[in-house]
Amino acid sequence: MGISERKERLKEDLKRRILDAARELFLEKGYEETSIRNIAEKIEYSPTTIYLHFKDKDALFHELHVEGFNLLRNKMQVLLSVADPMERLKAMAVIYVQFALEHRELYDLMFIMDAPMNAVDEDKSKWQEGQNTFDVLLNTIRQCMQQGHFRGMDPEAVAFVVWSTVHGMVSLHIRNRCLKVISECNHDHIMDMSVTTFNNMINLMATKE
Amino acid sequence: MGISERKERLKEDLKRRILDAARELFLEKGYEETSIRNIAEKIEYSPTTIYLHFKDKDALFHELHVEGFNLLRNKMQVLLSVADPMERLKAMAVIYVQFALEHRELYDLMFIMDAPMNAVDEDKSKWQEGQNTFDVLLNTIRQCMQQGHFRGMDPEAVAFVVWSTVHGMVSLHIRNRCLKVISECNHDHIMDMSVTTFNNMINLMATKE
DNA sequence: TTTGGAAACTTAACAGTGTTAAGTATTTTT
DNA sequence: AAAAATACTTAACACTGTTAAGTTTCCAAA
Repeated sequence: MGISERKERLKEDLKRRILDAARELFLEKGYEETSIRNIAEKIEYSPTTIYLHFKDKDALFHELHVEGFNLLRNKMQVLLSVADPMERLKAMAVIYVQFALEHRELYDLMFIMDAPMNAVDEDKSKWQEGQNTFDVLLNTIRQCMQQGHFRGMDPEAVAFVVWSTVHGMVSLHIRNRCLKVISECNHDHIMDMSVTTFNNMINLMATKE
Repeated sequence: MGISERKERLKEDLKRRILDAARELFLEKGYEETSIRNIAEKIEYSPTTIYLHFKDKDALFHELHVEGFNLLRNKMQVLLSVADPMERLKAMAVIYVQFALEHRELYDLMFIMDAPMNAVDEDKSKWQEGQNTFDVLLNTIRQCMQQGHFRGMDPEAVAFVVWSTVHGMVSLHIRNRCLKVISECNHDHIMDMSVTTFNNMINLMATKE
């Protein structure tokens, strides 16, 4: 019976259109300023229709946040060609920061905002995306350690500290905490310089002794 | 005429009571869940009275965020006794993370949330607090460099990277991004371990060569 | 002491929010 | 053709931040 399949397809279709509208509004106006009514208006349905496809606003934006992780994963793909784990680690930092600056709002949704995590709290398995992203980093760190780097340290802790450093840089930037703090006014330049500095620091730690 | 002074005092008094009520509600319910009407009810005034003392909700919370910076500055005071800049730097990291974990909501307000920065955007001089806090770190880094550490690096960039690292750790924690990511479930333990790891890394970079 | 005016405070409303219970079409199945 | 299930909407609830307009309180000059 292809008829119920067609119905299923139509349903999925509408869900997609809701997500498309939500993404578009979100990227240009932000989370708080994107209301269920706005989204509904854009797709020319009543607001309540949205609740037939998503539990609530947070669940809807959780879906967009998953999209973000897929995008990040794709960007990271190029790193497969970097054989040396230490070089790969440094390249990861560069790509991570690039991603955050190119997709500020998306990054915010993925790593800063509360909203999408409310949907996760109820079912912790829903943060597989974050888990996977972290594991890629963790594996690289482990390979670095096999080559003698970060001697005597806990790999998970090292991975967490490294992640924290790049996350810290971009989130301070995204959430406007480096206004006058740094003398250079060109914020992108700060990022460049800091990523470079971060990589220099990694190099200093790399000495196998 | 002491009469207008008394009036002034009463005015200041009410402002304090508004802030006290706001702080209390904020610390137990968070920013979004603390409404102007809630605060007004607590001090037994009409909601509009609050607008006679604060431009808007963001301006009110900006004041609390300044309080947070004063608290942090006090906590940092004990560092004056640490003469060696490298040791001071490591102690700063510990105190910073301690502060963030002890005052999650306040830290959120100071370094993560958008709200209080809206009040700053209009008058950038209003982020003196952030500026000052950063300068303390920057000075310490400069002293480290005078002793031969972080050779060849830009002091502002180093300070920013160091700040980013500790901020990154606590903000990932506060905003619930290390759910299953790290195998240990005791989150405070993660922090401990990571601060230690961070300090080990600093030590590795310290080698004057 | 009365009057005028400023200051302090409140009422009522605007325009919006997320969300849900109940109702109406529409389509499918019996 | 009647019954049941699906898709969708209306109307409402209980909130939100904020403001214009109105009221009360208080102090100073006539």
